[in-house]
Amino acid sequence: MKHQSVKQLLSTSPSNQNVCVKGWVRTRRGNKNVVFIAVNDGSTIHNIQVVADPNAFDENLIKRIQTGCSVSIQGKLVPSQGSGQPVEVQANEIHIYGEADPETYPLQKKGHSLEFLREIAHLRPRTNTFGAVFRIRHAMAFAIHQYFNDRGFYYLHTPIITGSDAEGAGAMFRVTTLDASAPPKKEDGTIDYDQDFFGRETNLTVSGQLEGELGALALGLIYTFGPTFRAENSNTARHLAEFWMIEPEMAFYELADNMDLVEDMLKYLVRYALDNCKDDLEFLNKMYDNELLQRLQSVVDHQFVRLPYTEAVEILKSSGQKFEYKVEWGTDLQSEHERYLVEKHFQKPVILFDYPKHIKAFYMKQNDDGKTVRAMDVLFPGIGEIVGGSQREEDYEKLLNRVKEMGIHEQSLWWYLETRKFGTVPHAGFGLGFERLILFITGMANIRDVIPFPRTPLNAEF
RNA sequence: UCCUCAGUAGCUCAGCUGGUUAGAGCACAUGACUGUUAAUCAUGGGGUCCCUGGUUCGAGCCCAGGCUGGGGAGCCA
Repeated sequence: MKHQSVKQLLSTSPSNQNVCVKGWVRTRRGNKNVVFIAVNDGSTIHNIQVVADPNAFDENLIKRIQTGCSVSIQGKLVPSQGSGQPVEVQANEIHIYGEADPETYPLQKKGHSLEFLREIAHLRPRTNTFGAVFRIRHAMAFAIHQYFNDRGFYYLHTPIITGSDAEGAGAMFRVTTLDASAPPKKEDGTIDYDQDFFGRETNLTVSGQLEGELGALALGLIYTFGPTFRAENSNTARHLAEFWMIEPEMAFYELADNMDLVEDMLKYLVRYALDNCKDDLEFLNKMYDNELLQRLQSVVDHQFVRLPYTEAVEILKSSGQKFEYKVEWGTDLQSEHERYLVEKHFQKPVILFDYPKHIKAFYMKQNDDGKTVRAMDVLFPGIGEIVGGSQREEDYEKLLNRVKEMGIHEQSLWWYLETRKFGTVPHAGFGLGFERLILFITGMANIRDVIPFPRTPLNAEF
């Protein structure tokens, strides 16, 4: 008999029809006359309740049905006599695929700390919390593609392995097939990458942006959505060595268009979660963060603040707030400053723009004041920077000067620079950290709890 | 990488001023219970007190070094 998902069964009207459910047992309880088995298959946060008459089954079989074991159960779908669920399955046949010895199975029917669950990343998807988070993660990935597709953007696959070391977005992981213990050397003693797989030094990408720009300058509107790697020794609840990033890039967009797009997109995604992930969000709201739903709704309901960096500095200086780090025009804002603006002063998302040029990347469009560039960062409550973006410098001479000023090897960027030589146009784009988005949507506090298998310094076990 | 806190039963934690045989709740096992909702009640088993070294008559507790984890900071998305 073909089985149905728990999600399907829970929304089916019961009429004693025969059904089959397959999944993992969450709890078993009962007495001599009746046994209740809560089964979950990951299709929804809710379990389906299976009711069995212990006298109709082998006593040993009932005993073996324990938390974590996998089962296939056939029975009748009936209205539930209890109050906790609309329907239940009256079991006729119970088959156990695999037992889970309660003495050694780490997930028991009790609360476990998120720290403990990180140590058993192979099993934590079976918990309510991680089931909810990963279902939401899926929904957000899907919604991102939907959002862009509906608006005429093309999904561009930019390379994971890159030969460009000039992106300036952080330390990189080397990709090589050379023998690490005895690499070939040149006469001067340095490693001879001519003999490596690509005949040059290569790394895992820290951003698809530069290639994304090449796509936008042909297809008009593109986005990337792929893995990104940073070899920084970052040990925080907001950083991963391997994470996923969404990077739209738009020809003929200026900074204001960029800000319009990012605000519209983030609101679309939050609304999508509220509309499509209700059960999972309600669970997270109840168990982890009582203000989650309210905070999500508030992002949808309010306009983001748009504030030039220079005005932000003035607000911070005249705030009367004591900061550990002094606020000074020309320095990058510290976490405490960003948090003050977002969580205290405005109490809603803030887009900061027009940053001092010397604290930003070489490719950002220079303003006429000679001091600032058309950069923007989107700051979210509790997360900090969730998006970083800018209008790009489309003037060949200005871009080249900036490359030289910042000591970047211009030869390795010849292809990027050529786009400004041939048919250059104003364009803009941004990078959205996917896991930071999921942090915000789920209310989770640690980025390691919103990606199935987190990669952080000293952690690549699973 | 820096600052800071922590590491005791499968999990979450308590353990007083350094003193005999290290405790609790949950989980687990056994039993009871006619419909439960992380069922309830009773009974029971369960310990490399993170590791190494030191101080002391005596260390879970004090000291040094290390390992691991949390929180904060930096780098950023």
